Amino acid sequence: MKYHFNEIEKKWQDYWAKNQTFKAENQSDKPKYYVLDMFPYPSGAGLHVGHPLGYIASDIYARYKRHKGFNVLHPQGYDSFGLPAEQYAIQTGQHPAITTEENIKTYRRQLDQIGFSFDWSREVRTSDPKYYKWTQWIFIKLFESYYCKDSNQARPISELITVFNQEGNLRINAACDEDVTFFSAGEWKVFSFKTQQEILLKYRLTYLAETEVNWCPALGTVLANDEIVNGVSERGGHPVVRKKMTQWSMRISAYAERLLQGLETIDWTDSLKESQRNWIGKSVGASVTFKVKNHDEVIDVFTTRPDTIFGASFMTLAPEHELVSKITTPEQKAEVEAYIEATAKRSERDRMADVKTITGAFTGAYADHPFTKEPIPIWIGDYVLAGYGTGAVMSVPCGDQRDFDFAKHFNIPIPNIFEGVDISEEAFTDKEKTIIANSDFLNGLNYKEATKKIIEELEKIGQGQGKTNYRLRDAVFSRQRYWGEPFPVYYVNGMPQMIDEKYLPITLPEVEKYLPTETGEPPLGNATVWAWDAQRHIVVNNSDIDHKTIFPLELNTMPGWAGSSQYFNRYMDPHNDNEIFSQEAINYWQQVDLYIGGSEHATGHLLYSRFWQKFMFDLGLVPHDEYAKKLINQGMILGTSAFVRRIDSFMFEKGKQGVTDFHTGGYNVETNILVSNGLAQNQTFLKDLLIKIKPEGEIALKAYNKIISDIEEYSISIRQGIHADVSFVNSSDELDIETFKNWRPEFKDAEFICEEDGTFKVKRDVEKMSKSKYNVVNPDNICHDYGADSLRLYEMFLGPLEQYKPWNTAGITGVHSFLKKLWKLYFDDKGLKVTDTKPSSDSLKTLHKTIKKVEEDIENFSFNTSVSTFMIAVNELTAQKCTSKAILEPLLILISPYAPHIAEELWEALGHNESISTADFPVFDEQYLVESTKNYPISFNGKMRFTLELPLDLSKEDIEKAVLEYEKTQDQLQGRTPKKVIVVPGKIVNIVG
RNA sequence: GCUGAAGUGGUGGAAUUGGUAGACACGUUGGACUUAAAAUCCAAUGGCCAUUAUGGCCGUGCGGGUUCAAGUCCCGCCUUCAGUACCA
Repeated sequence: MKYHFNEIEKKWQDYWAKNQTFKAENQSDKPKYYVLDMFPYPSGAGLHVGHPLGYIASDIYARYKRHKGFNVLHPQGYDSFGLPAEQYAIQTGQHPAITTEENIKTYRRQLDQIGFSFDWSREVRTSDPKYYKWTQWIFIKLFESYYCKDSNQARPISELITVFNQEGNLRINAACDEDVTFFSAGEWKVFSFKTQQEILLKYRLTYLAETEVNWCPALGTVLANDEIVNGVSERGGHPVVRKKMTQWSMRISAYAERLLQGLETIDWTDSLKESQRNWIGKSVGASVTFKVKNHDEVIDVFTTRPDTIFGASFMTLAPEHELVSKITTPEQKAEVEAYIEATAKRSERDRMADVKTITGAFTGAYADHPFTKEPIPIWIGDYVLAGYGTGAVMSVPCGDQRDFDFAKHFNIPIPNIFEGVDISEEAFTDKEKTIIANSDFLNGLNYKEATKKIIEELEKIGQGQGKTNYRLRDAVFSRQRYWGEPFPVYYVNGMPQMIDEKYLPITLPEVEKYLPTETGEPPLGNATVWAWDAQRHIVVNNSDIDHKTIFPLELNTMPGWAGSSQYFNRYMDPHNDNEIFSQEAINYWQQVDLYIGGSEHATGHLLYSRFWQKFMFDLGLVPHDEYAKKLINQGMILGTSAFVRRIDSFMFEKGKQGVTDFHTGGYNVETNILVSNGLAQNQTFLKDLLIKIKPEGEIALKAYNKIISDIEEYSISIRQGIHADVSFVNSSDELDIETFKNWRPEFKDAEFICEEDGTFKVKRDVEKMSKSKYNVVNPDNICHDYGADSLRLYEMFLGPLEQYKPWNTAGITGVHSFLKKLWKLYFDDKGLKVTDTKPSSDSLKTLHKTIKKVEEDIENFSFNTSVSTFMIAVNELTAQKCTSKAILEPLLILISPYAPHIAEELWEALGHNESISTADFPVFDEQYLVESTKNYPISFNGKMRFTLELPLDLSKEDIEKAVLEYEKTQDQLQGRTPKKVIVVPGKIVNIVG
């Protein structure tokens, strides 16, 4: 019998589906274990071989835990709201729901063929109204809560209202907007309803506020900070500008400290925790109030070095700071305004790219130093960011390099307040070595003492206090998109009202067009049925709006991370229409035991979901305020792109770095000449070509003339080239020119310059796997050619799980032939070979060695090495001609998490009626590994000289004696007399000469 | 700049607490089988030297150190990758 993997895999996938083999129950005598994957966004491109890496790892672990006697929850679903489906809808008019449904079908087929042990009965989709009902529900709960800093938790907003009625907000210690002003109970009571609502919004955990947001004109929507990379949008790379807009926000900043503290309690990777710590950006220091001379205004600053306050020789405000226009003197007005205008023109990106140039302007105003009462000039400068702290700093040039550079540039005095330190060249920033001088009552104190003292003094005069600042900003929660969760919100007199949770979900309305309206409203502005009847509690036609009983509904939708912030809990009870999940379910499953997913979500999903979990914990809905005990980041599988080198530019370089005649440059040429990669690296060839091709344009011609006059001195290169589909290239990097021409007709008449042997070679490079780079390897093909078990084994074999690694299909033959060898251990031409014969001690040793190693490997998530262990085991058992069922049966259980299909098939062949997944993991027994004698490697002065086989039960003294005896007879010590024999029982014997 | 991870054959990568470095696989070379190819099987494969076998020397980014013994521990560098960045 032969190993027909395609038939076998189909058979068992059908069997698992039909018998619901992996359905998890919410109660069991067994201990529970929850293995979670980050659910995928179902894109139109389908899966490539990189996607399932994490799913294979989690599947191995889930299957292993089942063998180990756990009741395992291993669900899967889809993060099915998102921009690509919407953009496709804009182009084609196809409803995103239809596209999404189709994509999900493809994903499901592709996932199924890899043989995952998901419990599909618990599938969730974020775009399903039955699911997003609960996303909306949490939103309402957030709206109805504020953050109490005294009890350090979210509390109902009704408690806040009670206090306002009793005593106003003077003593309230809650997370709120900075512009909240104090009021008494009496004042509160006479406020209009609208004013009261406006005040409450400043406390709610989700609130509507006019904030400066990141607006992306190309995408037509706002973006959260984590959706922006290097000043452009993460998706599409479009420019982002700052804009003031009224938006929903989440008061995640209230949870900053708990999000930071919680990291200590969870087993996530250090690098990921570090990313989150940086993102939260806690800094401890003080806020100091400076009075502006001849004005009523004050400037608050935040500093981490209040101890250096006597070194403050100027202040710097961000150009956007609101006080700038108020305090600028008439003489300085022109200069300041010109500067503000100049900085406003610079985009975020320019500002980031150019951090060296020092710019600024003097406002003409002065502040009072709180202690010396000296006048301190107030400057503006764009090195101070409006978005961090208060947008103002006290500048201490001797203690901060940026202040130092600024002071040097504008000739501002740099007083030295450090003892025994030279600050003529650069600022002194070492806190630990700081001894304060020239600072009145701080003289002689170190950093810690001085900080403590100065804060006390600041508090005495009422001009400052200790303060902790966080970089973490509140997260903007509105998106001007169609394909997302609608808000359960309608507006009365412009004030947001929540729809009662009884009437959820508020489902997404149909629209004609998925683009924003002509007046710039979000796409939901196109909906005709999108108004709230507050009496009948239904969504009705917009034209009925009367602002008395029928009101407009919110037009924004929620961002992508809304749906993914609570899905892990919903899996516990996914079909519950009455509650987000039952207490019974959450108390049984508790939290995720193992979460596997990519590290790219470090400051997005993985932070927001922790925030929601903490909020739900405060509401008493969940038993833990961290939802995932352990998290592993799988690395990415990269593709190997193929580049056809085209002559489209010449880059040239002369001399070496550090040498004065270093000269480098380049210019573009428009040609349709494609050259084989070997030639593209051949200097003689490139130089000949360069001489032949004269560029157009004055500057390029100048460069051309310069280098041909001295061409031998230059090294020439050309750009990477254009992507070719990797399927047009064979294993020796040779391009099939005809196929390539048919694929890209613009190269039909191109000149292809081949190598001497007539071949045309491409350049290879490792990149992220992507459709646009034509380097995608489709798992469908791999499953067809080698089978899902080969794919699973190979993805694990490729290298450590966390690591980034390139895919190379060629290597898959190794694991594939392992499976064939495994099959041959059970079957030959005549049929089943397995018998009930007594196993040999060699085979028992092989088996138990394998059990031990595989168990350790899985527990440590080093799946790559256990694949090697299997290969060794099968090779050894084949060599031992092992046919014993007592060996071959447990072996299958070991392999089953990795290669479940072949394991099921062979398990059935051994006469089992039940799925192998119900079998217990074999128990390791040390007795089979114990030997009667052991080889003691013996080293002499550290060098291994010989080995001595001795019985195991010898004492240390016996071994020493034996070694000395042996040494006498063998003359291994080359005539020297040993001084000392070192014996480490069971390990190694050393002889010191 | 800061933070984190890493550096081992032609390649992906193994190596428990410091204990015979290079497991396993790919690739390459040679051989068997075959009309041939595929498939399969066998052998060799870190470098250098030696060979009649046994052998010898060097080798885990670089330079030191600790140790009977270092890929592993310590000190000082270099390089690469990732994240982050005028954060006061």
